Amino acid sequence: MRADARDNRERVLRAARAAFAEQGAQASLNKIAQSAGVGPGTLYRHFPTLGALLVAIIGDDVAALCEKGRDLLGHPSPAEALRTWLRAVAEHATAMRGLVAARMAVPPAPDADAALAACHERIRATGSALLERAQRDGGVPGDIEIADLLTLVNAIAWVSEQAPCDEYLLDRLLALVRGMDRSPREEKA
Amino acid sequence: MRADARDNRERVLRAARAAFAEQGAQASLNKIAQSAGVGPGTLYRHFPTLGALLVAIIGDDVAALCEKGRDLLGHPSPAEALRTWLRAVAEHATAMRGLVAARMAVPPAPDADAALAACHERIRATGSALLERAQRDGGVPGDIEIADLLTLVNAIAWVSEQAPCDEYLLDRLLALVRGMDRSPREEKA
DNA sequence: TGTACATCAGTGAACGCGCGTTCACTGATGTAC
DNA sequence: TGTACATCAGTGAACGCGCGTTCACTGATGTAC
Repeated sequence: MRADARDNRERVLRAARAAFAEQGAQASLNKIAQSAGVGPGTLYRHFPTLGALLVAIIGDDVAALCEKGRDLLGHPSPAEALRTWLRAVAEHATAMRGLVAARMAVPPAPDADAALAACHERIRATGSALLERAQRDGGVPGDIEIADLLTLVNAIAWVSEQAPCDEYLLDRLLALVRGMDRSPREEKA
Repeated sequence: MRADARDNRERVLRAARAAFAEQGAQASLNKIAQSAGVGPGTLYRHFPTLGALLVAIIGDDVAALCEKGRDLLGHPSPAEALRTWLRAVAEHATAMRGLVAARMAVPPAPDADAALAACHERIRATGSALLERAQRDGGVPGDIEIADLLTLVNAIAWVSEQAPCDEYLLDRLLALVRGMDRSPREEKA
């Protein structure tokens, strides 16, 4: 890829991040291009659809979350590790006015963007490892499935964005999830 | 109100219900007016804003939910009564592509529509009675607050709409909420 | 009951707006010699 | 190293679209006598 092309691509991504963070799905592609200092045609050359732009943004965050998840597999308390990681997932999902949560909440349709599906699968695999470890340890109920748990965490992230002035809402709602509160076993300890 | 005016108002409401059910927030007011068989001006005369239209639609459902809640106060199992009512709330909130969930999920801002705030308060009061009864009975943990519980139920309703093909998702997610699963006390019984 | 009239709801063409998207043209880049 | 040139990225005015909204006019309704 030509050097100026890569430059422009990255300036578009930065501008898009800022625009989505501020306005969510209402952000206009023309304005993103303008604030990146490129013409709309340039934006389209790099990202033919809104989805492609979003997935490019999400991709980096997903990599970071997966790395964090791998690190947490070494945490002494498996249940605590799972909680910490899911909270990080939730925080990431609130980053863009619920836009990320909406894309990542449920498994993508079969005809959806392959890159989005890959993001989803990487998160699922990381979460699965953390959940199974916590379940083997007994700190989290065994009937919980990772896909549902992630969907619920994204739902909570989305709704937290609806009331941005209540900064503790996210944590209070996470604590309402089975296995995410301090479990009985730990309370006794 | 003039007879023809009331007629038109109700036809607009019916058309809006159908349009929101099908397309959610993307529904166009012009098209709603058209499918109701009135001019756009007529729609605006009755409902100056999209919010006014939505609240008029929601209002009837809220009344029905509150009545159902009152009935459930006589249910022999307080915890079961709460679960049943919250499921009804969730089902109502999924009715219009997450549009209702988005409006009802969090307490309205102080400067919001008074009618919307009234809907919110009526739901909160009904839920509060059911929750407190279940907590006194011991079937539901005492640290749960009705506002958070309703917010969470709306979040779950919203996310269920994102995957309309998974018809059991709503129930699986509700079962992940503390106090919404069959509680330990009941399992022993 | 019949009629005249004031009131107010309904009409719908038209407006301005901002959006996503295109495409003929320009110009920068990197390569081959 | 220097230069000529093919490639391909960038430009941005312009397009069509559908939206929310308005408003001068029409006409139905219900009332007062």
